[in-house]
Amino acid sequence: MLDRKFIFDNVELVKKNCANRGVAVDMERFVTLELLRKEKQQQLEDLNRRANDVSKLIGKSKLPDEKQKSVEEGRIVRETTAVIKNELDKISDELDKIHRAIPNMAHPDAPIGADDQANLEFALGKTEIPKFDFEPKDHVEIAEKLGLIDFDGGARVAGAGFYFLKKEAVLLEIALQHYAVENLMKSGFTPMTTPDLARNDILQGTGFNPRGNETQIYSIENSDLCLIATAEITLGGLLANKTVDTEELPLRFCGISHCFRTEAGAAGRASRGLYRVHQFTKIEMFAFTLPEQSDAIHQEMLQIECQIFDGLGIPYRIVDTATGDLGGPAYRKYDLEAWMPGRNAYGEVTSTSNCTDYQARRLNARYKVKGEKGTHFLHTLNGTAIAISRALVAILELYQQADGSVKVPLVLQKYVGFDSIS
RNA sequence: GGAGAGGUGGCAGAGUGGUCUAUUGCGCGGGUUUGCUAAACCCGUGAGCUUGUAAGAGCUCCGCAGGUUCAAAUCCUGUCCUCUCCGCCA
Repeated sequence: MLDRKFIFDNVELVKKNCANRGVAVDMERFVTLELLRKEKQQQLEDLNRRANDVSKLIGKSKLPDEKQKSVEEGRIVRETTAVIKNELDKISDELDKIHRAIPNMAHPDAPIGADDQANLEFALGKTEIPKFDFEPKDHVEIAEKLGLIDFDGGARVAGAGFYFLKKEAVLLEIALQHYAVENLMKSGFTPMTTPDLARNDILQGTGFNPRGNETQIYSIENSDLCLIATAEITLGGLLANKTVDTEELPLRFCGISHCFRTEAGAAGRASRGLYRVHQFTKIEMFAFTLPEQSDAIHQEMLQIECQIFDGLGIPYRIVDTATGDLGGPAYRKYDLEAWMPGRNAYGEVTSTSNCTDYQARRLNARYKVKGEKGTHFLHTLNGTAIAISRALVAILELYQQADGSVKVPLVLQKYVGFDSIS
């Protein structure tokens, strides 16, 4: 969430930002409601003050008549309070709905545009796009020939979009995790395996909508738990309703979790095979920082992603995400898109966002400066180190050989113990 | 799954319906004394919101949500979490 006061004081700026991001928000209504809310709150405070005074009066009074009179007044104050409180609740509810729909402000340098067409490619990875002297196959075909993935089995057990990894693919998954975690630890990230489930309010705090028609989240019946879509949710929740001291910052975490996504309405050729699935394993970076640190750490996360994919010998481009394509909490977002010969196109493999204080405000995650009064909201950042399924797509398609075998990227060979799958 | 105990400020821990402000200790900040340090002593120390140029003033917060009452940390209901014991279990 944005600061309510900030919105109120910067209506035109926020309107412009919403327009850039393609989010429709009734700002006039917001202003009206905010004024009403203040008025009601003032009334309520006056009533509370009177109620306190009356209680004290009764507590001290010795004369029965006087006491009786005050009790009567107290009763009237209580009834009036209930009425005002009810009105205030209604106003607050509606205000809150609008408030939550307002996205984060965008970085002034983020490209402005309605959708991903406006995303700005601004750098390439170290690896060149390979030229094949044969017709490259897509990862589904490759995996099938080598017996690496069982899509039919996955569909039978859990439905379309689920799969079994088999044989060398399993070792590759483990190797990718090991490789990513090792890299992140070198950069000062604390590795954590996280719960694969989280409460509704933690989902909401991180900006995910756990229930409802448009949700991408699986929820557990008869409980307030959901399957997480990313470890960003659980790692962000770590500091929900907490205040940390300045000297502990920045906090860098490396989350290892499964990710579950309903991917409603995403079927089609472009999401074939492992590219868009309901469950995958992901190594995620997450950081809590001071406001003045977050831009630098965002760059740091991007660099780590580049290192990881350069290390794997995967060609990619870096994209600065356009305003209209940013998620609600993101202030700025960079994606790495790997070259995938099977699609003959780039496909997203990582994403790193600076969410500034937008998530922290909802989560109520704060920091305190020693010797100063009061607290402030942290900044939060997240970034994919490796999403296993997408990384496997890229590796299988890029490292395929004319004879149908697949070479193992050099950096993974020490973990898997072989250099080729055939 | 069953039984029990608990959740109060950074921490510990009192507080069974009204005594102007949630007692006290530790910790923390400042000061006094003092060759230095320590000890001792004194003063001050939670957060959020509203209002105000400011000094200040006011309201809210005792896990969370309801309820009873003129008045709730305290009584009632629900709920979440933590701990102990028992059972089951990879």
